[in-house]
Amino acid sequence: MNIVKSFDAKKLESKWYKFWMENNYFDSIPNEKKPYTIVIPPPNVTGILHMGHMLNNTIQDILIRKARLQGFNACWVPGTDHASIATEAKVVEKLKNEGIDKSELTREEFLQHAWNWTDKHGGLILEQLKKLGCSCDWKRTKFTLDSEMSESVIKVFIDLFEKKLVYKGFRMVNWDPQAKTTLSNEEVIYEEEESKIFYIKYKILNSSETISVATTRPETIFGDTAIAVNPSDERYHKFEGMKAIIPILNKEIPIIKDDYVDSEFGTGCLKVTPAHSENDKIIGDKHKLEIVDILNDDGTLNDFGLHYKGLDRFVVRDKICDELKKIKSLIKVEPYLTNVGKSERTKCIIEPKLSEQWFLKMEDISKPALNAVNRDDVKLFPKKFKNTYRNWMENIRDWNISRQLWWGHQIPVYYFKSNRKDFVVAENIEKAVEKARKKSGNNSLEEKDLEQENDVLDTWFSSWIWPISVFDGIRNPTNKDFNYYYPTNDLVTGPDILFFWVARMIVSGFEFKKLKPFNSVYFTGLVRDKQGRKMSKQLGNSPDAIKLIDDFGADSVRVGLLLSAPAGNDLLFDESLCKQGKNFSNKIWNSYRLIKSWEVSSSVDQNDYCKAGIEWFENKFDSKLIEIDDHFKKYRISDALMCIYKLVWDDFCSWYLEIVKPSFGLPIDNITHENTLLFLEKCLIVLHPFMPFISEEIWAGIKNPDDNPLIIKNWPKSKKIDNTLLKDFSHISNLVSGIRKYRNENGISFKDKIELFSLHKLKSNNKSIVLKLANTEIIGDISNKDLNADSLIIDSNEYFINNFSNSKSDIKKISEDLEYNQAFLKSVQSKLRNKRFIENAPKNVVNNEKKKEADIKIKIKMLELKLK
RNA sequence: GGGCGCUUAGCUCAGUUGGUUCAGAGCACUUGGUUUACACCCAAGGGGUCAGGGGUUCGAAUCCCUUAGCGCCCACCA
Repeated sequence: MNIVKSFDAKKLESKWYKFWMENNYFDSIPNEKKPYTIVIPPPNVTGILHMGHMLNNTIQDILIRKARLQGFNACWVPGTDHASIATEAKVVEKLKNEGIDKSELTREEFLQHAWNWTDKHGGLILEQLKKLGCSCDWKRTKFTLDSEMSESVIKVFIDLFEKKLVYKGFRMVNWDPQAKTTLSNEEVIYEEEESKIFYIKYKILNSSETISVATTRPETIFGDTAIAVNPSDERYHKFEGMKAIIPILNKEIPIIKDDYVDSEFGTGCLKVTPAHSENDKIIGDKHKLEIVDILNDDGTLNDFGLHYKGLDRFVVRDKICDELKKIKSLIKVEPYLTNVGKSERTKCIIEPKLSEQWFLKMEDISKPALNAVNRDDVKLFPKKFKNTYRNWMENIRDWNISRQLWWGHQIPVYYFKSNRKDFVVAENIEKAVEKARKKSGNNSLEEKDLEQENDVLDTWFSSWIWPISVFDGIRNPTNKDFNYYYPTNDLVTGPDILFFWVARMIVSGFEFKKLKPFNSVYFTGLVRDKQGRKMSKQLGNSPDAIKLIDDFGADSVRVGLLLSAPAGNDLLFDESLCKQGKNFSNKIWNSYRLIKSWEVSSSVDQNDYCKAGIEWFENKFDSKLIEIDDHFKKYRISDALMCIYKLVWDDFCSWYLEIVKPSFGLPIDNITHENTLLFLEKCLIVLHPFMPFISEEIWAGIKNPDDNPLIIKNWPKSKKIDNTLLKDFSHISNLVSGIRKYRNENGISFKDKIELFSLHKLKSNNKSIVLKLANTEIIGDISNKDLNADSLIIDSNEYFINNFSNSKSDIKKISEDLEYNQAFLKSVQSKLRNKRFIENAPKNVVNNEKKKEADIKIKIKMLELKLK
């Protein structure tokens, strides 16, 4: 044999990837064909490939490769995201390790460092996707900070500003003291934590009495501007109009009444700190309380913190506790379970903080997007996310789009230096000057008189227009690419960014293009480890994606990931799944080796069993193809793979090839050989989206060099299926299995030929299959059977085998069988005697029941005869 | 606190409008196998009161109610 014993993934995968690239098979330009488009969820530019990416991108590649085989103009646009907070955090840390503090740098200097970092690490992840086999149109690769992409973002901001949808607001926002930026609600994760609740005593002015409050944050007493009680709480009526004195600070604050306060909670008294709690802010506004912000941007206390100035909020919490104890203001400390909000990126505990931010009004512009999903114009898979989506969209809040970072799209707002309250919004400084001159009527204004807003836009503010901007649909709305590819077909992403990204893309699609950005969204699950834990760096339970590919081969990893990943379900990943994928590759490879090893002869006649096998597999393949197409239609990619897996392994290898395979050393006839190659080809085509490398390699081994490569072949079409033929074969295969079992149980070697007697008529072609696979001759004349012959019941048909065993031992089994069938008959008959069943059930169901009755009766008769 | 979903074999999951012998698949497991493509394999087999309870129906894994357990999203009380 001239074919190597196993598929050399390492060597052949890079060979074929190079081949596809060199021949531009991934490229797409608009033509007369129908487009099929996917835009990649852009990974962080400096990120590295992890299991989630692998799953996600494998699915996209499967969809895009299948579309390509189906004759669509398939276009998969790759790219990366600048990921402002994540990337900036990495750069800041890197600089810190080099002894450089961000605050020592100018914006320009910092950005230079960030770009250097991006140039050095950026795009690695795209190279890793190539190893996985992703067939992206690399010539279209985009980066959210590319100049054209940035222009689109700015244009969109200006457009929204002019529509009066963007506004500046002084609001309570989530502050990340580590990254020193605000976060959107979506970027804050709440975690339950063991914490403490402190009971603190406040003196009452001009009284010997005291009032106490319960708080989890004693360090914020410096920001207290009132103590509130519930108006109906009689315990505190006596303090009406009085003032309390903040311990340590000795500042007088009013005691006020507000319905918000829960008398049952703590002491029933609430310290009001408007600068550091959303609800306290609301109370503060209502009662026109003073706002005292005691924190610096980095989470340390400012001047209001007195001798704690400059210390971190958590350090102060401990220290102030001691001091309060000393001055006898601390009553008690109790353990307390509380939800702590943390930054998704930096894991730092977030701080509610009042600050000036840019917001986007969401209510009106999100309506078309809500409707689109409601009426299934945009379909979500699995369906359950429709509810989640609706829930969020119906309660949508304004989107805080500004971030106090440098890495990103600087907000195109230009303030007048003379009066910072006034500003213009423009695409660049030149246009800003123009606008500023017009606005102020002062024609001598120059660039130096303006100052651009420091903040950048939220990362998602650039990716929410991704499906439009990658085709340049913002800057050039009439361009050919945009009109051809948009709306895109499918989006494949994780449910964790349903709100961050998916929902907002749908909003932007309708807002800017009056068109949805995609037809369907496929949500993958989270990749977890075998114990169901999330994969994380800390746990170290995440396998190295690239190492997996090196160890098992990309095809095997792809199959391993997909084997158990129905849409929306978390995937419990284990390396053994890749092993299963590898075993499958090996199986396919060996079927190829077998077929290639055959000696073909034109002088050999085609055997009956070959004819029968070919006829059967033709039909079998087509029936499976219908199933596969159906699974794809429903985005049941794992089911489609499993269907192909069984088609190749069971139907093609275990049945078909075993039927047609010539005995050792004998040649195979021409017709059978040709048909077998044809079947292998068809299998390779349906395999290709899942296992592109091995399928292409085998394809090359069985086709002429001038044939087209597999990647651009045509997906097969199913013909009309002969169901009777399939049913007959299913009987034959059950018979073969039955005989094998009989051999097993009775210790009869395959070499000993069995004679089977039956009145049931089988086609001679099918008989020849039984002879080949079970070394069993079927004789249609029951008169030759022994009196003691064993019986084999297959699909209600009885077959007899002479003399091979002491059939006495089977009596117990036969009587058990009889009992079972008698009981079964009883239940069927009682159903048929039920008048309401006969009246109400559909005819076919009743008929079926009648047929069952007849079948069982025959069976019982046979069994009874045998017992006599 | 509000909303959504899940519970089927040892594990991971299918099971469409209630009805074809409907209780399935893959993996794992057990037994047998030196049948020259493959031991990364072949063949055969054993596994489930469909979470518990109640109801509707001629008929329920499937529809309704209820109990228990699990998960997710949103909001968040000092």
